[in-house]
Amino acid sequence: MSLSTDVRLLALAQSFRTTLRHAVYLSRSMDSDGELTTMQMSTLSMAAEEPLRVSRVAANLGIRVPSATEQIIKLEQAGLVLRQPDPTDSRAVLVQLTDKGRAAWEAASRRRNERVAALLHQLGEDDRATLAAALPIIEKLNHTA
Amino acid sequence: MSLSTDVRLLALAQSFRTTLRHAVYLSRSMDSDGELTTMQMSTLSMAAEEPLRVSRVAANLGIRVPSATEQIIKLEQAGLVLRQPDPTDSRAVLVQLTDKGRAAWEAASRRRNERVAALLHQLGEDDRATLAAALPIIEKLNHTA
DNA sequence: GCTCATAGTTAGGTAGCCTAACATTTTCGA
DNA sequence: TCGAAAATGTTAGGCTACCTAACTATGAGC
Repeated sequence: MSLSTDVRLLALAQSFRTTLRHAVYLSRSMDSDGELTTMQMSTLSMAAEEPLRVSRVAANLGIRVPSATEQIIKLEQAGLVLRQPDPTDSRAVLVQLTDKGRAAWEAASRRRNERVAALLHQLGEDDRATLAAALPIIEKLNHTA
Repeated sequence: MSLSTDVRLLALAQSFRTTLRHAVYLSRSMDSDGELTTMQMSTLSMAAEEPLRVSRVAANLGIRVPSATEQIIKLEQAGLVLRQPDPTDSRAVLVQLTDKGRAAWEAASRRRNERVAALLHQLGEDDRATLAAALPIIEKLNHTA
């Protein structure tokens, strides 16, 4: 990596980190009204796709398995998920959405999407196109990490 | 807002929220090695620009004033910031960086920038340009919220 | 079959956040 | 100008989410 490239990459990295931080504050302000926390939303999002193990929930949330167990038990007590033994491996536990959980997730997700959409509405069409193009690139970053 | 526009905006909003969530996990994995937490980094970043009040730290971090006081006192005990009365308003307290605090912030910031830069290095030039163009747009979102 | 690795839970402790109550200073209207 | 209300922080007490360590139970391999 040449020196001039390095400087440009570092500058972009810094901007990226700063913007990400600001976006997190924005995101947090949208979460702060509701019943479901960001972590709960994430957990339900994963389970909405397909039942998954406790260890995968922990890995995806970036927390340890005991912490994930704790949170999942709370979701279970709230009637939003079920914990059932994995038929293919009796050690494992599969977390899956209940109907109530799916409804709660969809409602919460819709509310948040509507708020973000209201912000996006204030952008120009060009800006939205640029933003849309950037999202898969950010996902790529995540994937190569 | 027309219905078709609404659907497109909602779809973009959902992608945006998902990508943001993933980016947060990425960011968190980079923070998890060091001595300074994300919140501490943010606080030092603000104070690095200019001394600021406890209430502004709280507002920028999205936490309450007592919580900010708590964190700032810890930073003070670590010798990274000073708390001094605002000369223009005796109720207020100005948080400012010590030399040690500035050095710690710069070092931590550099480490994180280098890691992100290494990821950016793996992107193509076009992707980097798109990403760079999107950052100010995301900031705009934040500003209009 | 014995050993070791894997999946989760339980137990106990820490840190960060909250609200409520308080002290101090500033602002502003009667 | 003086007293009430607002603004700025701090203190006190409690809650929640996270952690590590220790444990149970199941699967995998020599």
